[in-house]
Amino acid sequence: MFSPVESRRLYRQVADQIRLMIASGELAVGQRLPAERDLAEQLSVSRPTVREALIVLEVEGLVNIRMGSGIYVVRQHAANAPASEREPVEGPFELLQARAIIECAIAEEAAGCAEPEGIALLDDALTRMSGGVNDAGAVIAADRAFHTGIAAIVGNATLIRVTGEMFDMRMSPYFEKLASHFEGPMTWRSAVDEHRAIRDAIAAGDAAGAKAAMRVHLTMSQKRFSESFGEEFSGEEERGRSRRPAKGTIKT
Amino acid sequence: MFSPVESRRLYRQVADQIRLMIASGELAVGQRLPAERDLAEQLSVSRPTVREALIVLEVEGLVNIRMGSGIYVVRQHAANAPASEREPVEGPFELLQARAIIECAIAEEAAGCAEPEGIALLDDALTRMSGGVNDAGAVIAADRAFHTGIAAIVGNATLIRVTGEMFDMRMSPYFEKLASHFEGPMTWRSAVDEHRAIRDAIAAGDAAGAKAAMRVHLTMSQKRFSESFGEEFSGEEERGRSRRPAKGTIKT
DNA sequence: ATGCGCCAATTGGTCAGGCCAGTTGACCAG
DNA sequence: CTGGTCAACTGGCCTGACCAATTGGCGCAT
Repeated sequence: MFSPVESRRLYRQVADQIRLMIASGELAVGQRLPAERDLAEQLSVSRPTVREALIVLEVEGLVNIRMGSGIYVVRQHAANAPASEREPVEGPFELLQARAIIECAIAEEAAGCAEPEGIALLDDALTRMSGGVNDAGAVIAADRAFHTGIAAIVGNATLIRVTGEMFDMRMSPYFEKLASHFEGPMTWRSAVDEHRAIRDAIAAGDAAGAKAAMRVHLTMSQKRFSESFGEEFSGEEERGRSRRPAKGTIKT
Repeated sequence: MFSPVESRRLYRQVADQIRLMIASGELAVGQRLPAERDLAEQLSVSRPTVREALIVLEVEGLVNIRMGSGIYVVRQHAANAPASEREPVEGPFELLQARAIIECAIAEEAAGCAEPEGIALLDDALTRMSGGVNDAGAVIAADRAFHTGIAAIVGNATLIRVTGEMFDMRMSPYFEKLASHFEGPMTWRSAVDEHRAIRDAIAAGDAAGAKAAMRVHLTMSQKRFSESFGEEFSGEEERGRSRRPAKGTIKT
């Protein structure tokens, strides 16, 4: 295999270099970068090239360009890379563990401020989920609605967003492949039952119960997944990552 | 009313226009765009401006620029908004509430699996934070390291990422302006003390204590913020900008 | 001494024109 | 028909310049 002579365009190299300096902290958050003209000189490139690189960083949300003032570092980390090439993402087990910890806390909180309208939201998601066990798309959408719905009960947009984002990570290419094997009408029926238990606990204002029910749900979900995972990849270590899958045991 | 004067930077206007043509299907997927020189002429702007606009679209993954060949439409829809334009609708208070719920749970979990190396991570962040109370950038970096460090103790990459992302949201332009007013050596010293309480509880394996300490920390942080928030907006409308005041009232 | 307004240095925004290098397709020799 | 060559086209990058917004300091008036 011959490698396709990578001759990266200059402005990308410059962007990478600056991005690295920001990530490493060499350019602190809030700090002003040297002027475009100075950057061009220091990097031995022309100003247009520097500008193009800076525009890339601006689009990525790393820097803030203010006319007449300067260029400022906004944050260190690209919260979302081009999404297409997003981090080698975390493994499915890590994700489920994280969801267990976070969503248990949210369910607990939601039980403390449940109102009829919020419960109605969950009920709607439940009926949609149990009603369409043969339509994978519909079930997943309803599943998502249920989980974000719990966050909605708390009435906090950030929680809703975070919950949704974590749910959506199951759509990562790697995750997706396996999902088709372990997701089926049977597992979904179990999931609906577990959802209903969560809903009932929240409706009853039972914080501890809601937390426990959510933990059961995500633990079971993890178990269902790991079973088909074992079949699929018996023996192989999860993506060759050094991270021990054992860490995935929930101890909350 | 005077016309909006359209002061947006040119390359952004050009990018928007081309993006629109792609979205509307006027430029089909796979089709080649006119040459940069032609685009410049048709849009009555210079070629560098067209180039900058095209680089924006390339970073967004809408087009593929091939040297010597041309520019091709890759897909119609921007899968994810460019982060900079990402709805920041959530208010600072909502963010702090969400962090309280989530990070309390993480701290609780961390207390259950604390190991010397993890504690060392927190200690390092603490010393860096207390050591540089006069360097805003250093303190914020250390602050971030402390919070993500707790997630690191649990050993879950997803938790680390989520914690970091929530922390970084304080860098939103709206949040930032106020931060400079309520953040100072004094408030930071308080924050360090609260951090230390969290660290001690985790080191002692006291789950309930860690949870409580984290709650205290984020509640106090919210309080400090809300005080200066009141001062700042007591009457003056910041620079005549039509900023919406805090949308999120906290209901914890 | 203090507060206000003006001005100039600095910095990003845009333009014009030019040269180089890679791509592509037509054309021609074998 | 096959292969190679070449010229037109296209993006990549540079130089140098001017415009516009910002900002900090200087000087004037109070």
